[in-house]
Amino acid sequence: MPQASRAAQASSIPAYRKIQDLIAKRIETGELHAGDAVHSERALASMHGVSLMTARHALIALEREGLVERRRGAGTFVAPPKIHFNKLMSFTEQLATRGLSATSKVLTCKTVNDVPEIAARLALPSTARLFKLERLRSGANEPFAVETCYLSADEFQSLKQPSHALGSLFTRMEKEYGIEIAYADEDIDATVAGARVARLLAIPRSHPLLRIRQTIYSTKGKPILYVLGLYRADRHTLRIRRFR
Amino acid sequence: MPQASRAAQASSIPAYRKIQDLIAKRIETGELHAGDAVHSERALASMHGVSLMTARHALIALEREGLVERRRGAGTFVAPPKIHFNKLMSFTEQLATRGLSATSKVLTCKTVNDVPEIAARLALPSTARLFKLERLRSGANEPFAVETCYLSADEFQSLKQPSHALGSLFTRMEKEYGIEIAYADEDIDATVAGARVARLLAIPRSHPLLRIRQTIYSTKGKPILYVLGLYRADRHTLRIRRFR
DNA sequence: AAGTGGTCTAGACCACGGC
DNA sequence: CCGTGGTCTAGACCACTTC
Repeated sequence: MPQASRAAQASSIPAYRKIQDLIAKRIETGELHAGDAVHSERALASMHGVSLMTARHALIALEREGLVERRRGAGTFVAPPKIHFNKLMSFTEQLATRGLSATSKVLTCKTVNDVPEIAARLALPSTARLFKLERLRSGANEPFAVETCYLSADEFQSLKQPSHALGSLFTRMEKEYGIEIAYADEDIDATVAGARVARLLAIPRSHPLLRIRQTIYSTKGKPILYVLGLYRADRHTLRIRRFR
Repeated sequence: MPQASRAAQASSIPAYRKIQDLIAKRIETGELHAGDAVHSERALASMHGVSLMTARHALIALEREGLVERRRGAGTFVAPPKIHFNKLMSFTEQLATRGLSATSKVLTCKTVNDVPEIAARLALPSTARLFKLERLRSGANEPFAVETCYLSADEFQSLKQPSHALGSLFTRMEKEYGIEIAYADEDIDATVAGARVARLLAIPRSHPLLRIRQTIYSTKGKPILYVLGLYRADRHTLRIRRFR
């Protein structure tokens, strides 16, 4: 038996992956803190009965994940917790990072088919029926955004129930339809409040608003959700990081 | 000589790196087009007289660069040219991607020391002298942004010359000071035009503007440049991609 | 000097894709 | 079916960091 991999393959999970997951878990649970040394390639190899290249593979994968840093001649160390820039987060998640609790009031909840330009953004025929959900979103008891979501009415029938509209659309899509959200392309510009939005957000007319139009894609590259958001500029700034 | 790596190390460039660079060059020069198959691991190994693992290393590195896609059972293929999202670009570069030529007019060019809050963002003492450069930026013969840059007057003395102010600050910093720009943190919100900006941009007062405040960092993590930009919302949208 | 990651060998079996 | 990438072995020498 010149091939030891066969034995390790019993669970069909690669050996390097098991080592990787094990270390990742030890970091996430706090058993290992930022700056702590992780077992060396050689230590991992002998501990798990694998070759150096395999242990190495695990550490390289962890490095690519950003969980550890490798320093030649020194060792592999737990990386400082990374700040997530440009991360796509739901409204609820966004506020949670600032220690605020989110509330949300449904303004509109119906099926429409008179917005072909939005259907097109979701790669649907212009006649497609869309589920439209418009919500007034508040943090710290102050309204600060009006968000309008559009999604295929045929594909996501269960999401039409307004009773659950408060639950995060993201998590519901993932749970009820097995759709994993991957990324969003966003167009950002500025506008001013019209009469209706001004009233909803309790600001004077012609106040500046940050307008964000998102097309949200699944891991398969399929457009899933279109969101038009209008944010009070005095209560909300978008923070991003861009790289050269 | 059980170790072949010694011979390959003559140039001190790793073998896998040489293979990687060679393929990268063939893609960049257009010798290989998107979708074309790249040599397989085995082919590269025998062509360059290296082991499979080494050829493999080269292909994996190319995949991480985004230059190729690897499909198990099929092969390694040149990836479609990737659109660069969230890429930090100078004004000139941004317009170039849209096929427009940029023009720029210097409005202010002086040394100031009465903006401690900006000095603080550049990690300078509040008494630091700052070089302030305010420019009206136009594309397609229409003004559409007012950008104000601040940088340390002491560290970047040669950049004070307004005669060269039109040249990209980015490239001048890289050439004259050996500073490589790495990333920018940006705060984005909306505001409305005041009297002066409205006149400069040839828009009515109270028109919406996209406001972007950038702090630009070098590869060493040092804040180098602070830029406040006001963009006509009707001529400019920011496009970003965010990931879950 | 001892230990670490970086590179490399010369093979191997497997799962998968396309013909 | 054959070729592909995915995983893996049991070693090796080198450059580097730390002590």
